[in-house]
Amino acid sequence: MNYWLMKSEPEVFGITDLKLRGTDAWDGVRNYQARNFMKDMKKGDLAFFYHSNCKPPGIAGLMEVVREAYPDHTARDQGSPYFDPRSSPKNPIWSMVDVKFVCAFSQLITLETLREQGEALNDLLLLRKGNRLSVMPVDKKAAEHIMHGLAGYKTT
DNA sequence: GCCAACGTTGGC
DNA sequence: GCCAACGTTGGC
Repeated sequence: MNYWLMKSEPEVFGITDLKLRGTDAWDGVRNYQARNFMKDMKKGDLAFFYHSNCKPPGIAGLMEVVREAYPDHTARDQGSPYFDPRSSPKNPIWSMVDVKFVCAFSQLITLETLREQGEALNDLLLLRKGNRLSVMPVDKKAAEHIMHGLAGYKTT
C-alpha cells in the first residue's frame, strides 16, 4: 500500500465536497508527471487531500483510491475547462482515478506546520522548493508522521 | 497583486 | 536539439 498527496483548490473542490459526494473522479490533471503518478496508484492506496491556493494552505483530510487510472473524459469535452483537442478515444492522453472520502482532519495541517517538522518530513516533495506537482508520492515514514503524529488519526 | 519556479511551445 | 517566450502554479 502506498501513500500519495493530491492538491485541489478548496474553492473549486475541497474536502467537504468530497465528503458530500463520497466517491469522486479526480479529473483535470494536465501535467505529465502528475498523471504518471496517478497511473501508479493502486486500489487501497491512501492519499492526503491538500488544499492549495488558499489561506492557509494545508492537508485537510484523507482519501482512498477506489478505482485505478482510466481515461479522463473531460479532456474530450469541449465545454470543459480541461478540454484538450489532442485527446482522442484511441489516445486519451490524460488519466484520472476515483477516490473515496475517508476522513477530514479535525484541524487543517497547515503548510507551516509541515515545514516545522524538520527531519521527519525531509523527503516530502511538497516541501521542496519550487514544487508545483499536483499529485505526488509520500513515503511511508512521512505519511505515518503526518497521520499519527500530526492528525491524531487512528487506524482501525 | 506579485513573482519565483517550473512546464510547454514553437521558431530556428 | 536549443532556448527564448509565454503560461501556470501557488505561496506570500
